[in-house]
Amino acid sequence: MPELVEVELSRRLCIALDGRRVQNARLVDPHASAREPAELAHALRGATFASPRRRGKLLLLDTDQHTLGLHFGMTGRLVLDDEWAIERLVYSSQRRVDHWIRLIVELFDGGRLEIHDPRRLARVFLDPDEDALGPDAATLTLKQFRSVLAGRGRGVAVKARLLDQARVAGVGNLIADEVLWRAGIAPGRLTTSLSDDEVRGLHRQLRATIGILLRHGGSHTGRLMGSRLPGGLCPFDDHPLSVSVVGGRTTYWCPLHQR
DNA sequence: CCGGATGTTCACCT
DNA sequence: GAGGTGAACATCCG
Repeated sequence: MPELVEVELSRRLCIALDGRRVQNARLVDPHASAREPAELAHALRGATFASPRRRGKLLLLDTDQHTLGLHFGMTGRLVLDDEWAIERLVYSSQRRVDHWIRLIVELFDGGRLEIHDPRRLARVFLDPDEDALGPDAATLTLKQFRSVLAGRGRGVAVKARLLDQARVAGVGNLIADEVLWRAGIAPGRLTTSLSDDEVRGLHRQLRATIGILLRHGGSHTGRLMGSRLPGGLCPFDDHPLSVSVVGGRTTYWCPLHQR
């Protein structure tokens, strides 16, 4: 589950983990972690979970011993006690297939935490380096946002900067397009070219959009989402959307109202 | 069959 | 050194 919104929904589900104790941790797919399965199991056995945290797209499950870091890649999903953190994940599969389970954490009370991931892009960390990530996009202040955009030289495409997890954590491709669309800013605009009003507007839309997507239940619930296909029209003014690559990702935007 | 996909990383250019 | 590009990862889906 890709972006901040899905990870936050997963975090909320994991509040139910608080106070529960690990019986065993099975890294079913060793490929999912740089750690050895035995090392992971040893670090987690007997540990008691505390309140779950999140930074950007990284879910942080603290225990009284180590912190279990979960990153879901593009298609990973969290399942706790047979409850799926998110019901629908675009670009992933809705099916449940046993061999897509990459990690199983069994609890003494009979519950279990699982990571399901068809594409094997999800990653499991032990005591991850949280500070490699920028401040979380959901709680980013205007002051922090200004420094996210700040930079020397010519500047970079504003969308590329929004996607730079080391500068601001949590914004993925869908959220980036949705926010820029709502803010009326073209994705390729250089960071150095943004006026103060535009910076303020973009910051406001970033915070507001994340709140809306959270309430609606996912990154795919934005107003632009339905038009992200060839021939799509801007839901705002019905102008044909442009499709380009910005920051290495497919980008849908309205050349009429995004300037 | 082919191309593309809510992500990250790395090699290789400019 | 900063940015950009493309490939790789592995698999599903239209």
